[in-house]
Amino acid sequence: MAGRTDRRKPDRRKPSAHVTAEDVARKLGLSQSTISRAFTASASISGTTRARVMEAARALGYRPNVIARSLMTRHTNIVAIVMANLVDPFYPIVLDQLTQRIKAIGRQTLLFVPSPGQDVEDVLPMLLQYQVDGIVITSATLSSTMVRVCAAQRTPVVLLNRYVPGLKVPAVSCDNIAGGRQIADHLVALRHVRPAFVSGQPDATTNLDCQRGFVTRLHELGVASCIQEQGGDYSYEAGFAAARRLARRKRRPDAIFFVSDVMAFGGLDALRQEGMRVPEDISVVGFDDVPSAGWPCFGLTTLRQPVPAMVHAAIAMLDLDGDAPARRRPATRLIMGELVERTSTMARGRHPRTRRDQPVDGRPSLSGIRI
Amino acid sequence: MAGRTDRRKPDRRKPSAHVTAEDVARKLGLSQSTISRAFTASASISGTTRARVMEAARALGYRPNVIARSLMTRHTNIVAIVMANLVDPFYPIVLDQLTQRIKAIGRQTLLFVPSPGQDVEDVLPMLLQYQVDGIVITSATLSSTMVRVCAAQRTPVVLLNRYVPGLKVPAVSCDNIAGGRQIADHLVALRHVRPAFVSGQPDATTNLDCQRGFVTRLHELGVASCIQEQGGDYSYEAGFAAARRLARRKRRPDAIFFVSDVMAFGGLDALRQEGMRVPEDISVVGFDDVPSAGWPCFGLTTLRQPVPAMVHAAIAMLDLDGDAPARRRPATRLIMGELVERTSTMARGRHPRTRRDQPVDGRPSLSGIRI
DNA sequence: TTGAAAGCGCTACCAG
DNA sequence: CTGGTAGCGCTTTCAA
Repeated sequence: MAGRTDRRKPDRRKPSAHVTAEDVARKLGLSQSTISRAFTASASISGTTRARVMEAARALGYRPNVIARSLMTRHTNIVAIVMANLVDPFYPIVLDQLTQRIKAIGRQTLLFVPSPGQDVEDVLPMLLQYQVDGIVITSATLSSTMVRVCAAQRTPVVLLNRYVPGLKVPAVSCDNIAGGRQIADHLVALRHVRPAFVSGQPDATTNLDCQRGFVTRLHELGVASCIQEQGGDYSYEAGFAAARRLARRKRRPDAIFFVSDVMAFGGLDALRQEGMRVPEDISVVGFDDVPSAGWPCFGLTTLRQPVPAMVHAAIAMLDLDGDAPARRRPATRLIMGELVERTSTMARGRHPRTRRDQPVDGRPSLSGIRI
Repeated sequence: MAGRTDRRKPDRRKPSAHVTAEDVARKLGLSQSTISRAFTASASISGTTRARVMEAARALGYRPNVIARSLMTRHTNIVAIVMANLVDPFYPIVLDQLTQRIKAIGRQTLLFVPSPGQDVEDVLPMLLQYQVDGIVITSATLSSTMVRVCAAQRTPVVLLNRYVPGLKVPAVSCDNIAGGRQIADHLVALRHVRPAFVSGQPDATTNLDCQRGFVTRLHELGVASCIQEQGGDYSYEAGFAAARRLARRKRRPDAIFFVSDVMAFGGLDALRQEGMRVPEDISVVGFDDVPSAGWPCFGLTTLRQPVPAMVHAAIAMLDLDGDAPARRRPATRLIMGELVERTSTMARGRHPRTRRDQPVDGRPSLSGIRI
């Protein structure tokens, strides 16, 4: 008997005090069906009966078993979120709002955090097994195969903060091209002539679009060249390293646009360490507008991602309550961001033309910093 | 017919292509039980049969329905996390590690984020309905009533980063008293004589313990007085405001211990704004050691919470695989943190006695900062 | 409005 | 090792 290892396992099957609808029925001399109906809003049952049932249920500590219910109804009231980058402060904010929104539509959140090496695709079958009502995937794409699998299962999926140009998979993202353009406008208005762009993950649409919008708008405005610097990922360290490389060039840029705020934070530190003052010697712009971007120590000018709208749109696209117009459900929805000007950018040249030329409104500059 | 509003609902019952074990059985001329066994690791089934089943399953796109399985086995392989403070960077880190650990033990994560006003207690019944295998509650306490309810359901619960002194509910936390003491030691070793303590939420055990450890150790070391300043919550803004109040006192403190890193960041900015240099004029210490504490712009000396150990211990206390010694499972487990010295603290007085007296090893001081 | 009965898709037990 | 047979606790027709 010592040989059996899984001895305690059967013990784990909670053998205990859970009351079923049957128990309530017995106590009340009703049928089990009636108990069920009492807990179904749309069921036809007399008010008094329902009240009696509810009363008895409370007394007995009865709660419908959602698992059993799901087996019948074929939906779990659970929405799955796939989110990899929990360490970047941008994502917890998205997650927070997503969970709140999901709760608002009466669902629960199943969170899946892929391991570093793990492909998002691999986890979908598992999620599908859980019969989730919908899946929100952040910052990852989807192959046409998986799209088909989800479709077959009738499980709606939506991509958040990324999209797949070719595929018809629903996606919501900030309008990164427009964002890049807005930043180009801002920098050119501030008379910068040697801007640099620091990318994150090289292949992400997010990145590419920001860059495209930024560079093309720069061209349109007559700024021919833009220094392109690879970040590698979206981390503080990557931003730090990229900024240092930029600062050590023979011809330094007079402005840097980092594709994420956290990278910009790293950049800020690196630039100061290299003896450059921000914004006097160089302007710095980020992307996302995480809360800390507004802290005085950063004062980062950045493009605010419209997270509330994005989250709202994403959940809406899941169409969990079946009341969507269906016809005009665009495959991918881009939402405009908003430039937030702070103290990390100021105009070049000696003819002050904008209100950002010097630190104003008591908001001090970051220049003294010598890190 | 226009009167019926829930017309489309039945339509949502995915009427589609999901293959069941029965389908696979039919195709293979086997019994449905055998299909089930093929997917049960511990079941007795021949290797060849299992292989055939797996092959056919793949071909048909069959995956066991975990809902149906859960109905039988009475567990869902889901661990619920209740986490309110997603915006404080400390919690995403905890969440990240929790999910990884939960995945490592073969479970999924159901995330519940209570709304601002919502009581944690209120959500437990819902979680219980979902038949989760266990519940991890971060930064919130539990009433004895709920503890009893969970116990009745045989659903293990563990508190993370908080504990209930009276109750016998399993809890894991950083040893905050010891943490407070370590910081007192550090500050006194650096010859500070007018330390201040800035609290977060006034009633949290976390807080109280830090404070207790800090103040009593200070006393032991001969520092009689410690300025106590209320933060109110754990935010940057709260830290900022508290630090400003402290800086505007007639007799300023020569060191401030903020009960969270984010508060300390706010404090750093406030102090600089008030014209104080850190660490030359005043030392600043935080608590948590979030990643950004190590960034040059903060260089925050702080007490590192042993998150990996805490997470590991918490999940272990859930005892999800039933192989715990059971006898020596302490109701509450405190894990020692570790002081991380950076550039926000330095010794007072003119007799350099410790290596922190002046900025060393090329790590520059933060003094130049004038925010 | 209510009760009886038939499953949802699976696991678990019992024979063989 | 495999096939039959009971359910898990609920929702949902179908009659009454």
